[in-house]
Amino acid sequence: MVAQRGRRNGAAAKRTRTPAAPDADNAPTAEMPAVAEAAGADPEARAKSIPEAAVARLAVYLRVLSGMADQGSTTVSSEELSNAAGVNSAKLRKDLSYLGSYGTRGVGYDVAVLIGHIERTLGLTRQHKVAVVGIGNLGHALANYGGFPGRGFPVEALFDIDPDLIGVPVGGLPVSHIEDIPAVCTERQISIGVVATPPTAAQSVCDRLVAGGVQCILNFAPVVLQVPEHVEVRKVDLAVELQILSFHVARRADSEMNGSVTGNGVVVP
Amino acid sequence: MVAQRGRRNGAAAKRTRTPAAPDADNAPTAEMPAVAEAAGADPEARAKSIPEAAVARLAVYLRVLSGMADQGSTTVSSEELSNAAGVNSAKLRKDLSYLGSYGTRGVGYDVAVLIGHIERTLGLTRQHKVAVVGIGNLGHALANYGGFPGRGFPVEALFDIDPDLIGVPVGGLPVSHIEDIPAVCTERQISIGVVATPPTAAQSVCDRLVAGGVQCILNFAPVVLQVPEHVEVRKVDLAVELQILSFHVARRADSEMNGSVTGNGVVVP
DNA sequence: GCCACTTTGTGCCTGCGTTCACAAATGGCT
DNA sequence: AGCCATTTGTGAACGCAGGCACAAAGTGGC
Repeated sequence: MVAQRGRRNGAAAKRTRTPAAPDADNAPTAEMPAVAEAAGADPEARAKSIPEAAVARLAVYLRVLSGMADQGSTTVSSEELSNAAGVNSAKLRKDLSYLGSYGTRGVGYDVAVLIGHIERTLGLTRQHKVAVVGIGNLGHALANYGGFPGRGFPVEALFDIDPDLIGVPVGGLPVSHIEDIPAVCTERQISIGVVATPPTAAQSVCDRLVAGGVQCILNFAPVVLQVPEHVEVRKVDLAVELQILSFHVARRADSEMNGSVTGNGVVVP
Repeated sequence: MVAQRGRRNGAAAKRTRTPAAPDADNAPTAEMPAVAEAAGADPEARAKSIPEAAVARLAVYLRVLSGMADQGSTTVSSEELSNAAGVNSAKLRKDLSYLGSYGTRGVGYDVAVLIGHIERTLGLTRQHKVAVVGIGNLGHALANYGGFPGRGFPVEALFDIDPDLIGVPVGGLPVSHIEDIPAVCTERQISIGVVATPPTAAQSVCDRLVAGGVQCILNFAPVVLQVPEHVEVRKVDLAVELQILSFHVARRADSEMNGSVTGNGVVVP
């Protein structure tokens, strides 16, 4: 969705810093014959070759599996799981095969075991401290999310530029000034920065997060952030999402010029 | 990413309703030789063949272009625009070519003209009324977004299940009860529904939106929504985004087992 | 009016991701 | 113990999307 791309920088460009990319474009750019390596037994090395699209789905599988575990299921077949996750069963099996063969033929997958493997692969066994920058409507919502979606992503720092907000606790955590981002992030070992500022401030905030040693950035601001190569950026852009939907509405409306009724926004002939 | 897919339903499944998919999977499934058709002059027909990935980028180009227009630029080259949007210039030209040949060789693109064409293609010339369901932290933020990101997406209905919220104005609009979704959506000609409820409520809310004639759904709840075929779903999932980032952090940490310093969360040897 | 330069538009090639379909493996039943 | 039903894991084919590189087209200078 949250889809994005680009690692290798294009032709000529002054800045070498690279942008964020929507969906695919996975890691195995070079450095090793992905498949051959994946055939090895080392699960760590295997991780490198997992396509990003598959990683995104693994996260979904994980959630579905957690739900199933809560309901007492102990095993699932690829068919069940794929249905619940909304994907093709073959794709699901291939995705799972990236992390090794942890299923039992004729039976299915052990829910608990699978959860464990996915969590390990996604790096969810460690905690990833999160900082939220920009305590506006969205930032507020994020800060209050509490514990943050699921497990392992504690929000441990908040920043804003508004003097009236500095020191005010939001969701139990006091807001610090944007100036202090590098220091605070370094000190608290923040690894993920969430940018929820207005577009104009985003790049400078991003630079400070990078200076603070943050490794990944989740960007809600409608700008393409420029970051050094070792920093990963994911972008969530509401406007883009809406516009994509808009496109589909328009497309549909066009092909139904005959005034047939499929929903609101009908073409009245 | 943020990605979603799936139209054609898998093998055997009780419910025929299909899920949402993360990124690609574009329209030209069959029914016509895409390229040949695109060569035609009809801009409406052309729209069908635009790959979804390109649509997402068009939205980005549009924003960049708007910024340029505000700064007084009248023309841009594909090189400039692609840099600003963080993509390859060839890709940009190809994307733009989906909407026709509106550039001038040797010069570039006329900013205003291009904006116009992209807006038309994305269906931004009509207004798309939006309803937000679930006025919690996130829903609140969305409702207050005011005018909603950019142009053309007025929020015209709010829903929640909490009796204390019903009737209370949020962002200038009173909250209605979830029960009334179908009636209100039909009446106000809502075309886009935003689901910002807890996961458990999401599917039932979704069903009501569909009953209300909503054509597209933007889903923030961590569930795979089941919808009839004519409804388009896009999913924005914070947990998934974070987990993808987590994966990258972990991957990086693994490949730097030597304790080299690239950021926080360093491996202390 | 011609030439050289710039920039678009696109045909072609490459590579990744998705899907199909089947062989291998396992459990249960007789 | 052997057979059948079931389900995984994956080799191979397909198709879309990305990127290169060039021909076409238009501009500005001489």
